[in-house]
Amino acid sequence: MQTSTRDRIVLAAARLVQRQGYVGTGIKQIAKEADATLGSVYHFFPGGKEAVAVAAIRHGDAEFAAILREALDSEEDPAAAVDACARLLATALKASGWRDGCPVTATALETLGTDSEIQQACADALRGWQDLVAGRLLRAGLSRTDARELAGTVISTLEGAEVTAQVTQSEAPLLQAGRQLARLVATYH
Amino acid sequence: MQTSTRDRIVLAAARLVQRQGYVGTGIKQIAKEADATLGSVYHFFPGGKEAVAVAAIRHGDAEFAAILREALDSEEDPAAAVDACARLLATALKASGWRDGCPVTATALETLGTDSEIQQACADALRGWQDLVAGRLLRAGLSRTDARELAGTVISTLEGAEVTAQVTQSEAPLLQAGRQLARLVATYH
DNA sequence: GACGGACTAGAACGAACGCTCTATCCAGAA
DNA sequence: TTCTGGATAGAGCGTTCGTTCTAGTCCGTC
Repeated sequence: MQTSTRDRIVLAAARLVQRQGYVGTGIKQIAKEADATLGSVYHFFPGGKEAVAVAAIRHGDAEFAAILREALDSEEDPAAAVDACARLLATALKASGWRDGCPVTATALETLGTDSEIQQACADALRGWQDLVAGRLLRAGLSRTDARELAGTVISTLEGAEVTAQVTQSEAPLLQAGRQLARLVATYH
Repeated sequence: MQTSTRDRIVLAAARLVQRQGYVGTGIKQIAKEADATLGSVYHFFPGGKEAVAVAAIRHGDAEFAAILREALDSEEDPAAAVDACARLLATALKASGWRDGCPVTATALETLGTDSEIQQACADALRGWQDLVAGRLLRAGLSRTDARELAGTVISTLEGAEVTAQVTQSEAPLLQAGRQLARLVATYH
């Protein structure tokens, strides 16, 4: 067995939660998808479903951050870099059959009123991604305030465009958003 | 009884689905919240939960469209108008205790793979809102292609910023997005 | 070879799910 | 008054939910 049972559970949970949300994903379904048993799930995650979800969100967070980092560093110009993010998301989303969107949005919305640890994990993810973009803009010469404000909008826009792309089953929203964000970033030079 | 039972069901369903998503909201909870009984719900909506959700989404769609229209017409300058939308959403969201976000996002994400009528209703809503913004930009003198492309990004950005605002429990993401969108719109003059 | 802890396995529980069903109510037509 | 059909009412169906629990397997250590 190459991957540990725990890892397989987290991986399966991350994928399922990303596609179906937190409420729509059952513990038993996670166990089945991970080729594990219910006993194993509760052995590794005594906190139950919520603990599994937190681990899944954290995994999705890290995975998405890596993608974002790579795209941001793929271009010299910061505007082109932001556009590259959007294009990368578009191709990845299309390749997954419009299924694998943002790994936290659905879960974040479903658990809004609960002030559970899941909420915190989602907020941490968003914050982390914003910091990545802000850092990239800072390196490009923007002021600290400009970088922070712009980075927040970049992440929000990508987030929203991804949802729109999934619902309409088209990469156009993401590609549009990329172009417009590039145009916006260019105004700060 | 001032409002009909059917209307109360749709209203309650819209509010609950907006806050908890489709999967997270039960038929019995809708009936209870609407001061109706299970029998009444199935009497007015023989299609069951899905039919109720479609009506709820359509209601939320119309409601949000009215708000959007009002905000778009509140300012002379198109950039200021877009910013007004963001500010209006921010105050409304804060007033609801960060609960009442976009009425379709959560449900749209949860029902992604199902190609049900719900999906269609969500797609229709997004499309309609984009058309509203595009129409406003057209009236401001933008070209048809510019208006359409920009409108898509405006809706996506507002969508994403609303989610971010809910998760972080802060109006900052929406206010930031409003400012940046206004800046972007201004580049088209 | 015996022991012990990490891990696997799945039956079983109470609660909640969407939905079906029968029974009842009541305003207006006959 | 009697009849009729839309509307109301909720018990109960089968299923699935998250969780708990007991039993069993595996394997390094003494």
